[in-house]
Amino acid sequence: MVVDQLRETELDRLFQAFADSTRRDIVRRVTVGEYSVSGLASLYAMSFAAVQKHVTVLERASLVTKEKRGREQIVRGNHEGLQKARRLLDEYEAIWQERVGRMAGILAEG
Amino acid sequence: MVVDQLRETELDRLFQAFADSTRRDIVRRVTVGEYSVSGLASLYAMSFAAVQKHVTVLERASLVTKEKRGREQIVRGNHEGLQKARRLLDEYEAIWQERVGRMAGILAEG
DNA sequence: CTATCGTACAACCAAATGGTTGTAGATCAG
DNA sequence: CTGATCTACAACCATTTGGTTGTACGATAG
Repeated sequence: MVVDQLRETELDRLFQAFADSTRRDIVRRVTVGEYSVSGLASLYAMSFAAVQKHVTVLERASLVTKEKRGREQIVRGNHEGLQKARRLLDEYEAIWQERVGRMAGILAEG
Repeated sequence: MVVDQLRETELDRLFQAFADSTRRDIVRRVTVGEYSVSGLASLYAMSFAAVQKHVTVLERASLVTKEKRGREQIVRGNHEGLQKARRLLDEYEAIWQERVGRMAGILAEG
């Protein structure tokens, strides 16, 4: 099980990335359209550097990709991170439903 | 939109709670069975107080509930938090699919 | 009653987080 | 070429986080 250490820190970064409303907003926006980093920065009441850091966090969580275009860096949504997050929560949901099934089974017996 | 501030910090706490492997493990375990706080603490290589703090984080995120039973505090899974997290990710997925639909539409036109 | 167990909580600490300003390198416009 | 724009990155700062130890208190067992 020691191998899973990789996946665990990956998930740490993923959910950590979601745990900030500015970052969640960035993810929504860059899924719909394309934005440069400064284009994103202009949307929020914080410095360019702060937004840049948020984008880096999202990139390391596979929620976003950056691609250089001229002097701009274009930020786009990356489905991969979202899929991984959803898969984990789906597992948790399955555990819940399993439990619900057991409860029903016990009721049926009794 | 200012009202959403509440929901945003709620989501912050929720995803923050998921952003730690010990806490994710606790959620899994208490969904399947019942554990006292010290019962949980015995599972991890950290102090009782540390686990107690993790449980508090999970409780504030509505991922877990505590119920006093004698001198023990029983920790159980709480579906509410999980549902909220899943609902958010489902919204994001919908935005993706919408985008995919638009792309297909453009291709059909051209 | 007394010891033990389970919990709560405070105080402390190191590291990470979320923000800032400042500097410097590319790229583009004129 | 020059100046403006976009990005990267370092240094710094306050707060939060994840951990520790220590103390106190209610509930239980003997």
